[in-house]
Amino acid sequence: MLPSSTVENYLKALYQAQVALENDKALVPMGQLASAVGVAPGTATTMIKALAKSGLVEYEPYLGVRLSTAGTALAAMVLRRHRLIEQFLVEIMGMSWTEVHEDAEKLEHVVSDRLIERMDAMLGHPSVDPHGDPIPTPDGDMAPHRYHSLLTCPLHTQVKVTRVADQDATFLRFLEAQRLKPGQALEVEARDSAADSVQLLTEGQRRITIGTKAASKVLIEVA
Amino acid sequence: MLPSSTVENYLKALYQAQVALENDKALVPMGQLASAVGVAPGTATTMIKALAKSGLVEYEPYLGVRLSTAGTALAAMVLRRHRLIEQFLVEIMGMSWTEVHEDAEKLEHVVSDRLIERMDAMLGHPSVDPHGDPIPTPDGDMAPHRYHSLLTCPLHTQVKVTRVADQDATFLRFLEAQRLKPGQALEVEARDSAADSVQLLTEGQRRITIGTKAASKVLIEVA
DNA sequence: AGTTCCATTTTGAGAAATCAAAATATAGGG
DNA sequence: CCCTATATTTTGATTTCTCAAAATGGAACT
Ligand SMILES: [Mn+2]
Ligand SMILES: [Mn+2]
Ligand SMILES: [Mn+2]
Ligand SMILES: [Mn+2]
Repeated sequence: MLPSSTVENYLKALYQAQVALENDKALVPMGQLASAVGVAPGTATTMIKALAKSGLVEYEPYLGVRLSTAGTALAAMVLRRHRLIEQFLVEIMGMSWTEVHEDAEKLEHVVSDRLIERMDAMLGHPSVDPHGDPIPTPDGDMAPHRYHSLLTCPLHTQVKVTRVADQDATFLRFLEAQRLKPGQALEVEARDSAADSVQLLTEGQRRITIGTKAASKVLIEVA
Repeated sequence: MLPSSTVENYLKALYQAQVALENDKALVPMGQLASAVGVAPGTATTMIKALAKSGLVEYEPYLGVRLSTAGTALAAMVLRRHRLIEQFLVEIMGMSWTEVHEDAEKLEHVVSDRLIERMDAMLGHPSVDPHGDPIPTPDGDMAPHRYHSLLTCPLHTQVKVTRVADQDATFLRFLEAQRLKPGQALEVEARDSAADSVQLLTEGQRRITIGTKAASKVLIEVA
């Protein structure tokens, strides 16, 4: 039985929640899963019970759910497809990194292995997508990077944007306009917890201030 | 309401059946539609009654069904996507014309307008796909070509393969091996109705014999 | 007109995915 | 230990799509 798009979406959401939880054995609460997938809580419960029966997840009533080995492998392939497609759309098709997510969200469920490996080859086997998200390898491994964000990195130090943890097109366009897309260099000048803000000095000596919520979504590495 | 993949498949099958019938007002029998879509006859009846209610087809019980103006426009867009995708997979992705149909069959339901128009531009607005099938324009027009086949064309005359009316990968690979893919030149040497066969002289002076059923699926134009 | 054949429609049922709202469990605070 | 807030599960229903098999319509042939 090959998984439906719906099943693939549940597995992918679970995979991403588990990566965020950082703990391999941790359970993802049903409410969080439901809102990640965009369904009512009861819908998620029903679906997860079915996935547990087919061995893709381990379900502990009232506690939460985690991927099985089989489920993890499947989810990694969905994520691999999603991110390779995004990279393809930007690099080969010339689309903007701010708008490829929605297309990839659909295409990830229908591209054949043949086609996805063709894309991978054309792109030279990239390790990250246009948002800096790591691309799982064909055997499902994914580099478990440990990032700083503009909220946690040292002040007055040259850093480089390497990843953006939000797919919202409006937010991505904002970052692009402010010279904050992956690859660009900058320094954090100051943080003001009362004002809930972070002051930056971007490439080209432009000084800007953004909120801490936004700052936490811009992941960086020290140069 | 945007149409589901299922609805798109029914409309596309109907469109292609009507093009084959050559008559704009003709009705496609339910049995033929059902087998084109690959469902049981009763399933097609149920679906068509729903499509009639939403105005996409005109249904005459016991006689058959035809596309409405709205249905025709929608079907033409599905076919446009299918054929542009096939051309893209061959020209840009370097895949074989013998294997792109299955991928296109899935992708045609999920590619965005943005993406399909990007493909169209990259390909230089092609008028036919890798099998010689005409690509409807963005406003739904499709050149209504009148073809000869290897079964109906004059003998001892230089002709050129322009279109293949079958998507079966095995058949397409056969044509490729025999130098009978679109663009290649040849002559029909003789036809033998008793033997149910057609004798050809292909490019490079190779002499081969094929059955009439196969010959009728190779469409040509006189050079 | 009667019979037979084939295509089509109807019927009854089921799988997959969903929701709203009611019921229940768990965890914390008093 | 009770009560309450919150998360989760259960229930009952709906939508979309499908099938097998029974019923029916239409055409054609004696
Ligand atoms: Mn994405
Ligand atoms: Mn991404
Ligand atoms: Mn095709
Ligand atoms: Mn084609």
